[in-house]
Amino acid sequence: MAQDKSDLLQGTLDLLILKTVEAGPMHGYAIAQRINHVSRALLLVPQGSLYPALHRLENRDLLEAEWMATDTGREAKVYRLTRKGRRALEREIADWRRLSDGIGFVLERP
Amino acid sequence: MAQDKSDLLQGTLDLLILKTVEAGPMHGYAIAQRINHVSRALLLVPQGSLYPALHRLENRDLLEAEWMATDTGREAKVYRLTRKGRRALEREIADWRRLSDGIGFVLERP
DNA sequence: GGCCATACCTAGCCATCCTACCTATTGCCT
DNA sequence: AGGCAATAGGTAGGATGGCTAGGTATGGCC
Repeated sequence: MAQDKSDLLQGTLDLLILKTVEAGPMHGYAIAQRINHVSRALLLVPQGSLYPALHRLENRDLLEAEWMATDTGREAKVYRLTRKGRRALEREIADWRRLSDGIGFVLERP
Repeated sequence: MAQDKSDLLQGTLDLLILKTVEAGPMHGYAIAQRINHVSRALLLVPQGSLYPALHRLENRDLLEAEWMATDTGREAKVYRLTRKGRRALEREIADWRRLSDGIGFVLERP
């Protein structure tokens, strides 16, 4: 069945996460909330996409994680960008611009 | 292995094809060429992505195909948008704008 | 003849995403 | 005290979709 697609993001999740973590170390749940908020609710990251993506990024050494106590007194896994992650973010941004511009040109056509 | 990603597009192929065929009935090979050209070579559609995508769109009744002789005297399978396809195109465009705007907001953040 | 561009196709791999679950804690409301 | 929502983390399994790499065939040009 063709699925809803009303929510989501395809292939751009890494970009969104890396860009969001760039703003400062943050735990997973907060990353998803921030993406939703900053995108003015246009983007919604389901948890079933979020956590696997974080693990992938960590495995690729683009993020590193540390368990920390948040200000609410709770434990959370806080992610921060590695140097490699920062480079990857730049690449992802460039790729996105290229894709986005390319599609823009196609859609501009009357 | 993390793959190259330098070429391509994800989930947006249907949109690109539908939009391109909207300009007028066209055969598969020409669709790929036109996408490449109109996008100013930012986008490249490999044949191994193109033809399966066309078949999917045809199966979903978003495109209909007919074998025809081209001006070069060769047989080619010419695709045209169905009414359903036109509606799907509008939806895809709206989805793209939403995604694109959402990511735009995230990337704007300093 | 040989080669390139055109034109179509498929198998099989791989990555990613999502739905649907599960666990646990904190704080609020009744 | 009980219940519930929000917070915070996670996994399994299926589905989709793109790509590489292969294949077929024709027309035009050198």
